[in-house]
Amino acid sequence: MQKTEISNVAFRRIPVYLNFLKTLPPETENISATKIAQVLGFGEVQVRKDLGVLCGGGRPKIGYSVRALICGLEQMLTCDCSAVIIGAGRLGKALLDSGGFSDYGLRILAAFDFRVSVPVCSEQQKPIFPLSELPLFCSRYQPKIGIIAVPESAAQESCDRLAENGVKAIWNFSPCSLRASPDLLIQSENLPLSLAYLKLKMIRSFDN
Amino acid sequence: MQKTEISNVAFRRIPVYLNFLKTLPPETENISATKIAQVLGFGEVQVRKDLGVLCGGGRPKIGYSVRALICGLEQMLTCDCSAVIIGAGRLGKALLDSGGFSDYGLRILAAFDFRVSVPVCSEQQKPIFPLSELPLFCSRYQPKIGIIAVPESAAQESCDRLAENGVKAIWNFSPCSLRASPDLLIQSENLPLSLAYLKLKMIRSFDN
DNA sequence: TAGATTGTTAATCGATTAACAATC
DNA sequence: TAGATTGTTAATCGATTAACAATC
Repeated sequence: MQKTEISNVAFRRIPVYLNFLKTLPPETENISATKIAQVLGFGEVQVRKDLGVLCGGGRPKIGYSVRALICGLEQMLTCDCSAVIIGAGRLGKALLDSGGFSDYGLRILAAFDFRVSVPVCSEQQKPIFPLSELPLFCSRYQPKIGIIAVPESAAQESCDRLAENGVKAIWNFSPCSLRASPDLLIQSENLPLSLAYLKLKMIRSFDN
Repeated sequence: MQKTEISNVAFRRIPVYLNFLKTLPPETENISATKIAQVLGFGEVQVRKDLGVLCGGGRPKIGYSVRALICGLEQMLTCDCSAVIIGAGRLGKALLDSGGFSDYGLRILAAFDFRVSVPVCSEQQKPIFPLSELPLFCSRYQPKIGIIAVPESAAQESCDRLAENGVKAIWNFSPCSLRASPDLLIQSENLPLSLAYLKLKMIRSFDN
């Protein structure tokens, strides 16, 4: 049980483990990696490695404490953090109103859009502000994550604004690379490109 | 120039190359991997490998034909393919009306939703049908890709329906694993989880 | 020929898997 | 003790990088 870094691939297995653990009858105190691997179709050793890194070790002949596993895995996901969105188009609004983020401790506080001149509300009663109110809002609520959901032409400027206002990480839905200081974390989602990759794999599978 | 398989990571570099190539003055006939690597901040050898696999080789002392590169790269992205969406909630509608897919030869034909009882139109005048019309629509238009944008509880059933109606690949936005025949390609996007990973990386970077 | 540029072969690195040793 | 289960060490595999050989 040495490493403390969690890789992206291992991180993405966390919800799968959690899902399964929560289906166990509540009186189940312990569970073996062997069993988990069997049910989820993972390798046994991989499960042990993951669980070791993610929530500490188990005991030979007994297995892992279900309670400790659930607790440890949830801790990786649910620490609290606030975010704001730049761009209240269709995607921006969909993200703003999505219920899916709160499970992971993510609070999306508001969206900002230069086309809005007075504050308005989304369907789920979340605020959408004029872009000009970003500095004041950020100085008050200190969001750490900025989400870019604007057309490509406005992406770089949105990124600069967010960085100026103290955001530490950017989640970018614009299909372009952003230039920024190296201590600003940037993660891009190019959704159309992801679908294009699926299409390519599909076409490949026809050829075989 | 041997391999023909393109990895996911290499595939994601394609738009970056294309973007840069298109900024070149139109009279530029050739460009060296050295130059491309310099501008994009990639490794020189990586650029040569990518370009070799993706669009064929270059000529020593001359470089790669810009025209051939653009042509080859675009071919990887733009072959035509149709898709349908199950679920016309906020995310489903955002995907349906997004202009970003057409660049990659992806036509999203329609969405289907069990809450709709007669066909209606989205903001961008794309059709949204009752779910019951899926079989007829699929037999007529033969979409090859199905996009799942429904709550978790309806995801598995949506997947089954799509498979029954001849879809070959699934793009799943529901945060759950889908069970399906092994020849159905499945690619999942768990957006909240992606944001949670960014949050985790951010917290880690504070600790250092 | 000399030099710019390409492509290949070997080394590295991280994630996964296989074989094994340790523990209760 | 025997056996179930854990954790570790070595092997494999794919992507990237470094060193080098080939070409015009």
